[in-house]
Parts: sequence; C-alpha cells; structure tokens
Amino acid sequence: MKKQLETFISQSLATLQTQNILAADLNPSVHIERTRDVAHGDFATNIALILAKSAKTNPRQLAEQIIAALPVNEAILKVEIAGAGFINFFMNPNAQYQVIADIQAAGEKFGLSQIGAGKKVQVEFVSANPTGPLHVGHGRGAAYGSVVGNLLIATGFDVHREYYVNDAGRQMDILATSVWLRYLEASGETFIFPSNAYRGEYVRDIAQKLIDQHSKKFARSSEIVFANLPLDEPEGGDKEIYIDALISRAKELLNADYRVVFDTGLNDILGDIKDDLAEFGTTYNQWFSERSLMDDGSIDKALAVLKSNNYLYEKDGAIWFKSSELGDEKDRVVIRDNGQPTYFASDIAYHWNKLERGFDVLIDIWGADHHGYIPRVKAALIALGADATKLNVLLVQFASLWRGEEKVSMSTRSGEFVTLRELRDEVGKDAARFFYVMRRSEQHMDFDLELAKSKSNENPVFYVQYAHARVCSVFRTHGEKGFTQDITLGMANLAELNAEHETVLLTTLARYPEVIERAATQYEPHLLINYLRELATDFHTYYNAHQFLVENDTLRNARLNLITSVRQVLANGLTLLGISAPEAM
RNA sequence: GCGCUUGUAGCUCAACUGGAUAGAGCACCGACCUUCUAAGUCGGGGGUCGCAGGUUCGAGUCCUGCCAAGCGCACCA
Repeated sequence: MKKQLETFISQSLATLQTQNILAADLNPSVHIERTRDVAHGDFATNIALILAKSAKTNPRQLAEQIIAALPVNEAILKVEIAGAGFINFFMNPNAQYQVIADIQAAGEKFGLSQIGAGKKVQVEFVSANPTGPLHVGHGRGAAYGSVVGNLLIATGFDVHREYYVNDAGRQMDILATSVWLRYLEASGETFIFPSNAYRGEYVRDIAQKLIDQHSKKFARSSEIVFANLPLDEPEGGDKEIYIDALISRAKELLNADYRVVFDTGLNDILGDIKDDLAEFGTTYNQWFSERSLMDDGSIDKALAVLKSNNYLYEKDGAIWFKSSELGDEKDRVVIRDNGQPTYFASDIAYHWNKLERGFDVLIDIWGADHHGYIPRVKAALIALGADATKLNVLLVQFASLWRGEEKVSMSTRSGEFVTLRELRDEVGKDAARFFYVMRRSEQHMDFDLELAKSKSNENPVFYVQYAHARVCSVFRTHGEKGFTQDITLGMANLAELNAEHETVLLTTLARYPEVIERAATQYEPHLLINYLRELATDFHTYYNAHQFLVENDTLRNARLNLITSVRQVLANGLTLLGISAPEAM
C-alpha cells in the first residue's frame, strides 16, 4: 500500500513535469510515511514541502496541484493538505483487511521481497582468532551478523556468509607454543610458564590430547628448551621478545612436528568454535583460511600490484604501504624486517580476493575496537585499483554483562572471561540472540543475565514468544470446545473486525514488510525486535479486551483469521532472528 | 594530543534518516483473574533531547565549537 502510494505520487509529479509546473530534470525521491496521529490519516508525504522551493511556489499550493494530478484509486478515501504542506492520505477502511488475505496466501513467505534483486553480498563476521573459545563479545557479532544475513536473504539478496580463519600469524604461533609448553609440563618437565602465553584451561586440554595421540614424541628436556633465552617480563625482560624466542625455539626443536602441534591446537579450537556457533544458530557458507592466501601466492600477488602501482617502499628493513596518501593516518608495514608479512598484508589480499569473487557488496562486521583499521583497508583496495565503495564495515560495540545490579567483571588477561557457551548454557539461545540484537549495534549495551533468564513480563523475549504461544493456546481450546475453523467463512466476514483493537492490529500487521525492508537495507535488526514487541503488545491488548471464541460463527472465524495472521507474522519475524516460536510455554 | 563512536524520562533504550504534540519497557503509585495461559491488560506522574551557536518553512536528527564517556592511534590480530 505504501509502495502503491509512492507510485501514485511519482505519477502525479511526472504529470506536473509535462505541464512545466515542475522542472523536467527534477528527479525527486518520494517518501511516504505512516502517520503518528490518526487525525493525519493513514499515510503522509512531505513531498510538496521539499519541492516547493525549486518549483518557486508555496508548499500548500504545490500540494494542491499534486493532489489534482493524482490517479484515482478506490483504496484512497480522501486526501487532505495539512500543516505547512503535508499531504495526508485517508485510506478506505475496507482496504485494511487485504493484509489478512496476503498473509494467508504467502504464509511463511509473508514479508519477503525482491528489492535485493539477487545482488551478491558477502557478510563476513565473528572471524575471531582460533586461539581460544568465543567469549560474550563475539556473541554479539555472531547474533548481529547472522540476523543481518537473514534479513538480506529475506529481501532478495544473494548472501554468502563467511568466517575468516586467522590460521596463520604470530598469535597462532603463540598458541602452538603454549600448547607445547603445557604438553611438556604434562610430560613431567617443570618451568615457569611464559607471561605472554595463553593460560586458559583449554590449552591444557589440547596438550593432553597430544599426549593421548602422540605419547612423548614431542617431549624435550626443559634445560634444552629454555637454554639461552632472553628474560621474560617478570624477570625484567620483554615478554614479546621472550615469547618470540620461545616460538623460534619450538620450531627449531620440533622441525616438521611443530606443524602437528600447531594444527592440533588450531583444529581443536576451530572445531569448538564451529560447534559453538552452530548451536547458537549461526551458520556459514565458507570458512576462509588465511593460510591459503599465503600458500597460493595471493599475498605476493597483491603486494606485487601495490608495488607496480607505486604504493610500496622500503624503510628500516621493512616494506611499507603508502596508506597515508589514501586517507589513512600513517603508512603501514606489510612485510616486517624479519621477512614475515603482517596481518594487514593478508587482509589486503583477502579483501581483494573477496572483490575478485564477484561480490557486489562486502559487509565486514567488526568489533568497535577495530574501527581504526577501516581507512587502511579501504586505502589498500583503492591502491589495488579495486572499488573500495563496495566495502561496508559495520561496527559492533561491546556488551557489558550484568547480574542484576552487579557488573560481571571480565578480564582477558587473567583468562577469566565469560564464554559464549557459558552464556548460552545460562540464558539459552533464544534470550541470548534476542538481547544481543535488541539494541542498535553501535550502541554500547548492558546485557542483564538475570533479566534474560527471568520468566516474567519484564523479559521481552518471553513477552514476544508468549504472544505466539497464546495464539496456539487459543486454537487448542478452540478444538477442545468442539469448534471447527472455517477460514473461508472468516475471510468473507472480515468486515466484522471493526473494533479499535482490531484496526490497530491490522495496521501493525501491514507494516511488517516495510519493517523487514528497512531493517535489511539499514542493517538494523533491532527494528525487527521493536516491531515484534509492538505486535505482541497489540495482540496481548486485544486478547484482554475481546473474547475470540464467541458463539457467533462469522465473528469467531473472522477473529481466528486475524490471530492466525498474528501468529504467522510473529513466527516469521522470530525465524529471521533465529529465535524459536514456541507453541506452548 | 589526534581520530572514530556515543550522550534522549530515575534506569535500559526507541524515534520511519530533516517533519506535525519526542515514544516504549523497567522502577514508582493505583486498578483488572468464576473468562481463550495474569509469562497478560488498563490508568497515572515523570523530559532544558550533554551545553552554546548556526543552517531553513521546520532540528533529537545536518554544520561549527565546547563538555563528558568508551574505543583506537604496533613491524599484535
């Protein structure tokens, strides 16, 4: 209906253009809004206010001309000019029932659209280093990314979800070394564990698996392992230099076996991450390996192009990229003085690879702490001669965990962080997903564990799910009372749904496709959450105000068709969020 | 110091991207269960949209300057 009005207005404007009332080269974007106040009708547009200046007339006069040129349509009851020049549309009340037929016909497809027109979109999200289990910070990115993906699919985009696996690089070497040291400890060696190594309990578990599978194959005496190393930080040294020296020592002593230790750690943790995300309802089309970019020469190739485009230079033994010439704060190292490419070098190759795969839009979902990284990636794409405007980086702020009034402290340093798995175990998948996407992603959010668990009206998850369960419950009672639903009879008598609560509900239902479209194109899943809360409220209010299972056959069946539509839309929305729509609670 | 993000009711957050009288939920006060699930509903009070300017028919929304919070400013990822 909204779309239809937009078309009508556009037609009217085109007419005015042929009459030279409006300039022919004008290409206005018509924007129709739902009104906030019933006195303003059902829909309104400010188009006359926007165009008045260029038409060299006053808004109200232009509004009159627009209305005069409007096509006649029986769905429009009347059109008024209000305020400074708003055009208000009052729709024919009979038109409001159409939505029930639409929902019934489309079913679970109601709300889907084709505005994406099959455009290829890649959504990359989470992509946490496989150096440990996912924590609650990753959870927000996982929930947000998967819902954004669902919304884009729902609006006709061709979506490819991807997790970039950082299976190369220094952090992974630190993990591999940490695993090996725990392995040595478990084999009976004693030494002081490095301050910069991974200390989590899971590292010991992986070490134990190594022992189970390979016995003492990788054991070396601690005298040999720690001979002639620089000092660790607690002893007055540098923890980074110390751990790097240990990594070199591990590679030296283990030779080819280093890769076995490394891969055991990688595969164990990555497997855990995959299981974790799958249980959280977050799935991927592809797990993209950083190492593969090194192995197939993609990094060398990207750097060669940068070099031939004159964006690389050497300084202090390292190779630098002139990102400062393309909007970044300073130049960035791509090859360290030790000859190793930086993480940034692989990321250049990775983003280039994404574009070469033919995606029309790239969406990267990052933690907000990585925001400073955006200019250099865009700079790299420009320097490669690629289209950097295709890259869209969405930032997700951290969530603070609360237990009622008490803030849950989290410190990565001590290894005492709350994992996503712990969160899921405590509050469940549905509540976790709902809470994560309840707020705009750039908004810092407080996540109250007590609230997420509570089975009360304070908890918005239960509130929405309860609305769905309630409709199902009505139908159970309906059967118990010996009624048989007659959908056709209900459809023929929808006009009996003339109570104010019913009108409100019909309007809310009709808004659903608009909400999906907006939530998708703006990448704002919280709009869908807000909508579902409103729909649930409208339904609960209706439920309390009217009895559905009345004796009157026509009215009863009309009402049943209405609440069936409510159930359908609630289920559709919850499905997009990856949240269950329970039939009973 | 520079950059990014944020600042709206006591608290947590919305506000259709520049529109009409800024809205919800908690919390607080007061009503509603012999009824299709009270995990629900109804009513009430509560606001200098961080502050100050500017842009225009019109600003919570845009521009400038301050103030405050978070994050970032590696040859880590």
